[in-house]
Amino acid sequence: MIEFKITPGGNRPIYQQVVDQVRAAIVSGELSIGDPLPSVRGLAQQLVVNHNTVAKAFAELVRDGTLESRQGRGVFVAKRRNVFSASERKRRMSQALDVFLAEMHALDCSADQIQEAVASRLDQLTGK
Amino acid sequence: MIEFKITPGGNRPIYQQVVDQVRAAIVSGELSIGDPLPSVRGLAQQLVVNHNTVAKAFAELVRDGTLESRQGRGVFVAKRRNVFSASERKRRMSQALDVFLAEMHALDCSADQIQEAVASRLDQLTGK
Amino acid sequence: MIEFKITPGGNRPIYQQVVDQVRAAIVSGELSIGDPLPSVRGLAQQLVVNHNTVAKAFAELVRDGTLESRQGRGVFVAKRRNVFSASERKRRMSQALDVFLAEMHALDCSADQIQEAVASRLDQLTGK
Amino acid sequence: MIEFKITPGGNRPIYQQVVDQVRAAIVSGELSIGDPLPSVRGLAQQLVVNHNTVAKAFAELVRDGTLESRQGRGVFVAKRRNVFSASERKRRMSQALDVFLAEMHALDCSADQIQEAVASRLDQLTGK
DNA sequence: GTGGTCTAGACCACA
DNA sequence: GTGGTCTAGACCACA
Repeated sequence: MIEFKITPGGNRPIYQQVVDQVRAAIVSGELSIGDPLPSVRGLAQQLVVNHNTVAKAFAELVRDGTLESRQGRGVFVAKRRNVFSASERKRRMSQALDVFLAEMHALDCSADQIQEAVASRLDQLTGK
Repeated sequence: MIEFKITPGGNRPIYQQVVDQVRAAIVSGELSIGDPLPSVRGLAQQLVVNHNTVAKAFAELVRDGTLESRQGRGVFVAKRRNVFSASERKRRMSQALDVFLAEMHALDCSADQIQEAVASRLDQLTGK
Repeated sequence: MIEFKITPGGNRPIYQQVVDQVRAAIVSGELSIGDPLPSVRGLAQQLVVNHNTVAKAFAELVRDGTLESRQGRGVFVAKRRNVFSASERKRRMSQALDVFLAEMHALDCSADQIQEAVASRLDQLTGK
Repeated sequence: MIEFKITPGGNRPIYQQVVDQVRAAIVSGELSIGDPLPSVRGLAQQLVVNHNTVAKAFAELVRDGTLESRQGRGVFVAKRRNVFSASERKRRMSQALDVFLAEMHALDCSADQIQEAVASRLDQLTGK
């Protein structure tokens, strides 16, 4: 079962943190197609957040095709399907990359430091 | 002169998009230390946004040490200086990293694809 | 609850006066870590200023690490942390000092009077 | 003759920096009653600023009674006279003090550090 | 209910 | 001409 961890003080909205973690868990293989997610109310209780917040996170993931909700049974990891056209995906990747690199540069990170930081964070996520 | 471009419908606030683009222009070398930025009102008119929105973006960049405002003269690219403590810098790096990875995950990128994308974009920038 | 008071005609901007008073309330112990601040719109109404003005003050305090904003819940006094580098801290200290001394000089205070005033106010605060 | 020094990049308006320095020079004894100031145009040229800026600084000091302008002869340090009532002066001193202490506290300065900083800056000014 | 963003438009300070 | 502040008011995101 995924371990969710929430930082309420941070800038990132709580529901977004949940979304992020579900996606990261899928990328890392911690969650596979067909796996069940914790119940909205159970997870809300565990994280000590409003259950609307968890519901919103799951709704977003259902909407974008990452999860699927089976009536009365719960929420599950859905089969992969492409949401964006190849060119749209490329455009979004490129934009995310530029914003990220500009921010890291503003924080005075060298190219090496940036690659190192990405690699180590990815290892942390997938190696878990 | 930098070419600014805004996507008003996006989920990234307009003023943030301006911040991103100023930083990106500095990374790419399009803007160098001492260079003037377009006037707040001029840029606002060009982007068809309110001048306050541009002012907010510039103010944020002044605060984080990227730009400096000279009274009655305009806004300029500041000399690089370290504004943040090591711990704050780490905090911001980690935040930028998490947002970036979440975005890439949402676009179905594997860890390898992410690292490859970062590396290739960095090569492109430093090789320029 | 803190009592805010604004002088709209003064040469110090309203939002700065709010910033000053939040900081002063923290120095005096009137506000402690974790305490909630009055709501942006509530405080704006009480001070008879626009809510944007209060929001701007709070945003500045969030940026410098004094406050933290929790999405949908309100604004709170943050845990103390070092946001600025040693050099930036020195810069800001020196700036604050110069403004203060200029103001005291304008009020015809001698060096002795200034030091005496600082010492006595500090005693008052720490002895409290 | 006073040595003026201007920091154009700083937040403090240039004309204010001139005002500050004249006042500091008077407090430190570097300038005494009846002493002449440099000519507006000469000083402007030396500082590489617009002469309106210097004129504005001198005008403010004349207005508040610090300097006096003698037609066709130049600007001189005026005899001391009280501009504010005692209670008004006290109120302004107290407010400047509170703003200063709150800022220094926000920068994580202890009472000792604050007193030390004030003392050393005053020594620097008067000991010159 | 809470803060965040944005607009249109005014007025001010500075050079 | 340049940026900075402020208002009135709208609309959105989050919990």
